[in-house]
Amino acid sequence: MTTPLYLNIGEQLSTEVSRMQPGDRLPKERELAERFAVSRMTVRQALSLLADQGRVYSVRGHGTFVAQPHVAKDATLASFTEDMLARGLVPGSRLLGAAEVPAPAELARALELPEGAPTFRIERLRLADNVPMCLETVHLPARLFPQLLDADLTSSLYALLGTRFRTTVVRAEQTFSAVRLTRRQSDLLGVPAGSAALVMRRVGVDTRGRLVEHAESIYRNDRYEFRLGVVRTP
Amino acid sequence: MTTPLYLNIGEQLSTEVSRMQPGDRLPKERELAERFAVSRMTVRQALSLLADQGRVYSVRGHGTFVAQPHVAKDATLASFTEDMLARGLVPGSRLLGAAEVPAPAELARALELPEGAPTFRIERLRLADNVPMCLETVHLPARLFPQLLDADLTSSLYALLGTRFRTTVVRAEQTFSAVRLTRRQSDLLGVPAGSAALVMRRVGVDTRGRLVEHAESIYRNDRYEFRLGVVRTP
DNA sequence: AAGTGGTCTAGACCACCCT
DNA sequence: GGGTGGTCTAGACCACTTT
Repeated sequence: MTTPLYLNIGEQLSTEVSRMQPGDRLPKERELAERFAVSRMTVRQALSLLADQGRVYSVRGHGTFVAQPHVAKDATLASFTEDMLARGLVPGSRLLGAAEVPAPAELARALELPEGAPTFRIERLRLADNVPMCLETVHLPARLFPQLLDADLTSSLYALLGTRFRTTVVRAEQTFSAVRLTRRQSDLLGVPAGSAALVMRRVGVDTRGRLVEHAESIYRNDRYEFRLGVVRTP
Repeated sequence: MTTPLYLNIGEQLSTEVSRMQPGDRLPKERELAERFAVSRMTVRQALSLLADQGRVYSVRGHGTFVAQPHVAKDATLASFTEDMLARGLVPGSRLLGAAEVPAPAELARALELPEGAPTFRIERLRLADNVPMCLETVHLPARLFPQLLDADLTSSLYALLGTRFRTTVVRAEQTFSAVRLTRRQSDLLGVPAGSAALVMRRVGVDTRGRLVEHAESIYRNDRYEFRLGVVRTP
């Protein structure tokens, strides 16, 4: 038994379902069990694969049916560079400032550092197709990334962390809120003063579970919205 | 058998797990089966509830363990009512308006309806601990929910759809952006005119894959932020 | 009343991890 | 080799929907 039966049956049902119309009824579970020469429990395991993907749904006492097709991608962690490429835009960067600064209280709490611990602060104007898209301020613990500021900071920071420090941000906690732009911010972004903007804050965690990055990104509201597919867990 | 055994057992295991430490090992499946006086398959069904929530994980040939808390689970679909309860706040509602209206172009596109198709439009001021939290405008296809407007619209709409129309929103596509509030909006929310606010738009899909709901929620920026754990998919 | 999916049993063997 | 979770069987009854 190298590959489980229910996976094989699930695949066969999958191609079968893809040739059917939304709303069509699938054969009864007892019929499928007979056809594949397995027990009904195994058929149900295969069907639950499709149900979990939202391809089919069951109605008690009625049958199992092909669902309307949908597209709901889960949110996946992406750098600005990756996000823009996925949207078909050319990412760019203008470095506004880079310095070593002591961690202020709120940042220290977010990264679980002692207050005042040395961090690198990198502020960049991020561009998409050469037009300002967001204003990004990243803080990283200085101890983890020696000589970081000597590198080229105008391209992807995530790529730099990977190649030079062998560190990958594998998960993150993000929050979204809104803000009214200050005069400086609206000038940099090229939007009217006092505009509303979307703020994303992110704390990134690497494979070892270390908090390696705090980022605050202020997005132009007229060029960006954040998309997210969500599912209900019962 | 009013409520399935595995749900009961799942709840008992849930409280048990909440009192354990991450990494702790759960009793063996065969032990749990004996303790609850059920078959092992039923125990596995209960455990899979917790595994789906990311609360526990299993290692073949080793055991089942308590997972690290908050380890980047994607956001789960929640109604306003559920969201507030999860944040420890008491949800409430003030009905601002409910009517049958023809779908405007943008809404029709989002719900894949013909333009001008009849929809129910429900506008509510949502409260948390009796203080305004967000301004919510929901549209639903009238054809799917006959006589919806006769019901009590001040409590959870999701609960109403479940009990009265046997429909559950199981997936949704959400977008987040920012907006400056109009005078009417800021008055209703009780914040200064011209404040920035977080806007969430959602298209909800039921088990059959039907688009059943379009919601636009405008959240007070001083009381709400949206949190999201994301993981990097390799 | 008949038929469907939902739950449950009491076993069995397999694949993998440990010592 | 012994123990764990993963898969699978051949039934059974229950809850619900439709005829």
